[in-house]
Amino acid sequence: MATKQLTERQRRVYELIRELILNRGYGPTVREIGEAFGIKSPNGVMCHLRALERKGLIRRSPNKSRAIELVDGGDRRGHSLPMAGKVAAGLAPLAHEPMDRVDFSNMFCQNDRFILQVSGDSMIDANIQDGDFVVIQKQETADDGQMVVAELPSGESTLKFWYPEENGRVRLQPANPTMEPIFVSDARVVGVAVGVVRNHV
Amino acid sequence: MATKQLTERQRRVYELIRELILNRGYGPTVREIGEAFGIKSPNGVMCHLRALERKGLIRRSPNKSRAIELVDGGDRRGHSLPMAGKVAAGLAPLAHEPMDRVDFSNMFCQNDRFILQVSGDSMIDANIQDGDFVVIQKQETADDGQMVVAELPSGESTLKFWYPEENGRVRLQPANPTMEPIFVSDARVVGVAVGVVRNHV
DNA sequence: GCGACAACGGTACATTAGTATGGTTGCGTG
DNA sequence: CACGCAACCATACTAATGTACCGTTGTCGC
Repeated sequence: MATKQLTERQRRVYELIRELILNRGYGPTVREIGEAFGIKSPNGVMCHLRALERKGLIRRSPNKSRAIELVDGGDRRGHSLPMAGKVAAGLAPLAHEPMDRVDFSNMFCQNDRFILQVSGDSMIDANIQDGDFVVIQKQETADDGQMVVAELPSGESTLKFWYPEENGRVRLQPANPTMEPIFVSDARVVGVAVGVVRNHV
Repeated sequence: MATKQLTERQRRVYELIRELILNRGYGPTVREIGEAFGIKSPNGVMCHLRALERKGLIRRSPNKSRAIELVDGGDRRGHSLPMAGKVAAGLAPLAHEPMDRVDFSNMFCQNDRFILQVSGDSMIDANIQDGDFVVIQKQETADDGQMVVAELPSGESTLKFWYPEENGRVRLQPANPTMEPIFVSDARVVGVAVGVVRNHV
């Protein structure tokens, strides 16, 4: 949703409402909004709320306090963050004001997915480092070269690239020049890697 | 959290509050709760709310309507994924049944954070590749060696490691052997990188 | 210059809604 | 059996809150 015909002021008001509902758990009152923006008259705020409702961003119930709903459900309630632009290898100016939002809902909101924490550097050349969390989509098959979690006959599992070979065997290829691939004839795909999350600090 | 010492009635009240906050977007009033359970006196509900607050499940602000916060953030569905264990460089058995959950709420649910998409390979040795999303915590200062978004006097911004030097200047160090550090005397820290999200497929 | 509109200030009013006080009932425990 | 406690009713008070009405200012396009 490309934050359409909103004025700058309206956008800021919407952002505040959204932020409070999502992070605090309950929305602001008319006067709270006014305070936040230095608007001294409740009517000044009402004006904005009417605009936001007219433009389809919020929904309200008459005569009920704090009864502001975000029509888009708040972009899946916190699964998104404002996007300030790209940082290039070189240099790029940073967008400060008008922001789209990046939404990771589809990454997390699936019930056939799970997380694996990676230990070790076997996938370092795929830029997956020790401690990273890999999001795995459960599935039985994989395409050539996909990163998969494979289960070996021994019952052990490993995160590797999946390369089926002519002879019916599979090459499980780590992304680390110091490590050798594993060749197995009876490996099972548990799932494929669809995302990586790293969380320092 | 094992829904501890709650009475059946309190549990139901909590469930209602939770459901309304999460699905409707704003919580109930004291009298709304009463209506839902056939409690005709506001005080009957107040009793439950006090109990829930005393037991640490909700938080309230005095004299504010609908000001009920869920202390656990409502266990925001989707912010967590089941954790199946670790995959080692070597091999490790995969946990199939009893799973913890990994929760990324604290990564996303902060209002002073934003996303930058990285283009280029300047931070490739930090295992951040082209297209990755970096979660930035807004702040004005940074410690030695932290990964920061720095703004240069020219107005351009860049993602680099932050190394202040004796002479008052700062070395902005890329994580790529083919690239040279930038030395500036007047760079500003926009924020520090606290997370990375990669989303293929 | 005129009308439309965003974006307010000011004020007033009627609910809405949180809170306090005082009492009742039923259950379980020492 | 007294006591504590959960779970209420009834009522009253007051602050918080949504809303309506009337103006004002500045910008923008025609």
